[in-house]
Amino acid sequence: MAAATADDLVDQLRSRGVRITAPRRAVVEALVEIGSHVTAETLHARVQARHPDVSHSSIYRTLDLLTELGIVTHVHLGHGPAEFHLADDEHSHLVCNGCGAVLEIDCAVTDPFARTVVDRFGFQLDLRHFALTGWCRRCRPGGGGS
Amino acid sequence: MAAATADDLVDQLRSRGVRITAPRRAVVEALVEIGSHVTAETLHARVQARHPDVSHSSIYRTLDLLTELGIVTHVHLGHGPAEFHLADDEHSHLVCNGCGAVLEIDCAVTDPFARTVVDRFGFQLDLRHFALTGWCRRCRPGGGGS
DNA sequence: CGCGTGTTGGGAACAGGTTGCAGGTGGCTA
DNA sequence: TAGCCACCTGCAACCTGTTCCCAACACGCG
Repeated sequence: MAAATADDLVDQLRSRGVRITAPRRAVVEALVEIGSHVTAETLHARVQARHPDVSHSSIYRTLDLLTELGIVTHVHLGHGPAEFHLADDEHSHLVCNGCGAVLEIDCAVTDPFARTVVDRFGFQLDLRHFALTGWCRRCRPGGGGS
Repeated sequence: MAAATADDLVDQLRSRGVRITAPRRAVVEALVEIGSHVTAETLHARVQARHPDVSHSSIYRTLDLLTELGIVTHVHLGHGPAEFHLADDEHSHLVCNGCGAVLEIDCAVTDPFARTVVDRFGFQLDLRHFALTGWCRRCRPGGGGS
């Protein structure tokens, strides 16, 4: 299946004609190790732990490249920086405005809504790229909070 | 309903103990005139047309104040700057990743989905604060756009 | 009208992200 | 195995959107 190792991904890059460099390999490895969302900054720190010379431009450029190739996507979880992750996992995010908790929800939950929107407005939602914000059980006004 | 005039709003502010200053009045007037979303920058330009001395800090501070008082809200329409508007209008936004078009959709459309989410996850969505992104009829892949 | 406190303008700081450039390097070719 | 060059890199400057700081100002109570 597609839960690729770093080597798999590097091979995939090479076979698509992408030049393999130390920064690129390091970014791919870090993304695979982390396995879920990371901000560019965190990823940078992680990469620098082993490759101190890798600059943040390279992080961004590599993430761009991987995004173009469909290997990586990013999601905006509210007001903070974008979070990047490997593109093999299709879900949306619920982010609590109160405590910042992130819930992942499967597309099965959102599909009927997306279908309604495309039927009524001809608009194809992409609910994976921006999180849906709101209030979790604990932080919800009148939902058990103070 | 509350489609207030600028004077109404200023009175409301005064009665809530808010000091009325030229920048504040100007911001309120501009928001009422514009009547829909504006970015802080556009609002600043609009205000400066009549009050050239109003600084951008005052724009942001006043918007903050009005937000705290529930008179103004802002929405994030994708990657750009936040858009501010008077809080008397409850709808969500669909923003096309392709052409940037903005559709407004009534809460009636999103309510069933919000109900599903709150039932299944205890999470109370606020679909008004972040736009829903995707692809409009024309830009939709395979949707007729060239 | 005088005063005190909240507000202002201006600019600097900040955060996240992008870009230009000069030099370095992967990997094709022989 | 070496040579070459297009592509890639690190660095630093830049950009946008927003917040912060501070001395001077002015709203509005009395």
